[in-house]
Amino acid sequence: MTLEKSHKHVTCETCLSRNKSLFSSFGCQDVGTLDSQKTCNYFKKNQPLFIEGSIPRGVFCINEGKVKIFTRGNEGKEQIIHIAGAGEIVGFRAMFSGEPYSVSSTTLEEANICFIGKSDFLNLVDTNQNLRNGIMRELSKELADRATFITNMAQKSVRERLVSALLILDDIYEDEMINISREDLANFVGTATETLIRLLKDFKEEGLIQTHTRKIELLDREALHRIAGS
Amino acid sequence: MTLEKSHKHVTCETCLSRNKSLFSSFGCQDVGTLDSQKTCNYFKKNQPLFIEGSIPRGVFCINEGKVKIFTRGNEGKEQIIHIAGAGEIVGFRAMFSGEPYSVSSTTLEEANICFIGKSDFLNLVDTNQNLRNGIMRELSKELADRATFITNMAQKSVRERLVSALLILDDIYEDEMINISREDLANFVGTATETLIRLLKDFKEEGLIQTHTRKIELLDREALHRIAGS
DNA sequence: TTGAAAAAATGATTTAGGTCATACTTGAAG
DNA sequence: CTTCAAGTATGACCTAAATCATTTTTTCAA
Repeated sequence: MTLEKSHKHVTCETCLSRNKSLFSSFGCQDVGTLDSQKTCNYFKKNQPLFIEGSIPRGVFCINEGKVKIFTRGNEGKEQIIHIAGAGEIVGFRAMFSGEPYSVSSTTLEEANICFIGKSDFLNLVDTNQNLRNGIMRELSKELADRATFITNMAQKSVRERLVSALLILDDIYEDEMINISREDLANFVGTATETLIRLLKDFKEEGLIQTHTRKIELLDREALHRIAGS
Repeated sequence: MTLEKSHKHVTCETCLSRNKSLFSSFGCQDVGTLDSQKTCNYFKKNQPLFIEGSIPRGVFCINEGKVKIFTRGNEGKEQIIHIAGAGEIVGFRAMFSGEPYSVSSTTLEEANICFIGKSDFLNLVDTNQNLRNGIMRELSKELADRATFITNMAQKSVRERLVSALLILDDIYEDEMINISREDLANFVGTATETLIRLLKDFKEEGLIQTHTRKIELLDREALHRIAGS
């Protein structure tokens, strides 16, 4: 669980996370370029990568750990839009919009994250058609995801949304158990923390999940999928 | 209001809508190519451009009229994600995702809409860097818009969301009055039609808006902006 | 012009889920 | 170990907004 010092310096050539990323199609040469341009940083839990309104300077490539992407509503309340894990590249939308960040990003746990400067990244995009197509595909898919997100917020009950969220997180946390604060989970589902806790209790009583202090274990994925309905 | 027959054949060279579109940066030559590749079609009110789940064959460029972009929730209820007007190019996200349409699109009024086939469009994107950058910028901005949309759905009251929606529509309808069915408006705001109608009544009584049968006229934009809060 | 269907409007009732108040756990720092 | 703050949990209460039922208005085709 605890990241060792050795994790602080990854080389792209051997980075397992890279295989799952937009850089997976890179040839030897591009990987070399990438490796020489990136810097690698250790992040503590709850440390910001970037903040809404600030000027984008590059992209972040997650080697290990999870980060949340969120906006703040008028009263400053967080709405989590996405939770990113190893292999995801975070913050590349802002490279193209020509505007300040429209969202913020913060680590959910300690993490090891590489950084690639804006001009280096845009250079790669300009010269590498594979990467470019991958990015456009990614942007488009994410747009579709967010349309579904909006529809879920508008039409599903909190109970259904929580189930959807748990199933999404189950994918993101892969073999580990879901490990996220109740408050963050509530801000992802779009509900009050109290309501969320009550629903988790219901789910426990219904034998759908089990909790180990803050960690959540899904017991009956079949039933959960049925409840989520989509 | 009624589209004349002459509208059925537009040439890109003289198309006023093109100036507001992603094609605005095109030089003479590209405009010529575009013009020879596009076909121009008249659409009746409530006629679909494309439907969720079907295979994308090209993009639609709105010359005149408004269209809605929407998804359907589990019970088949529409959630309108976006309303597009003259100059907007609709359906280009699906050109890059390699997947079927994730949303549907239908005209809200009679419309004149040009069509550009997938391969022609992708060719333009590959060869024209301006267009490509414009598209990436557009995709990124839309992603930001949807993050805000999600946050609004999660945190704002129906009243606030309706005000936001009216202000958005006010921009889209430019000099005309907002002209959309109560049901569509409700599906955009993400509420029940009855609730929407009651709120419009409140707004009328508060002197914020005025209705002319189905058309909505904004009287006090200042106050409306204050209510929307963002 | 008229008649039927669609859309808009209003009323009555219910409830999901938010808010506020309070208590209990847990884990990190001394 | 203790301590204390942050996080988690539970209870009581309230209201925004959904739902269902009905009426009125508008639209548009015959």
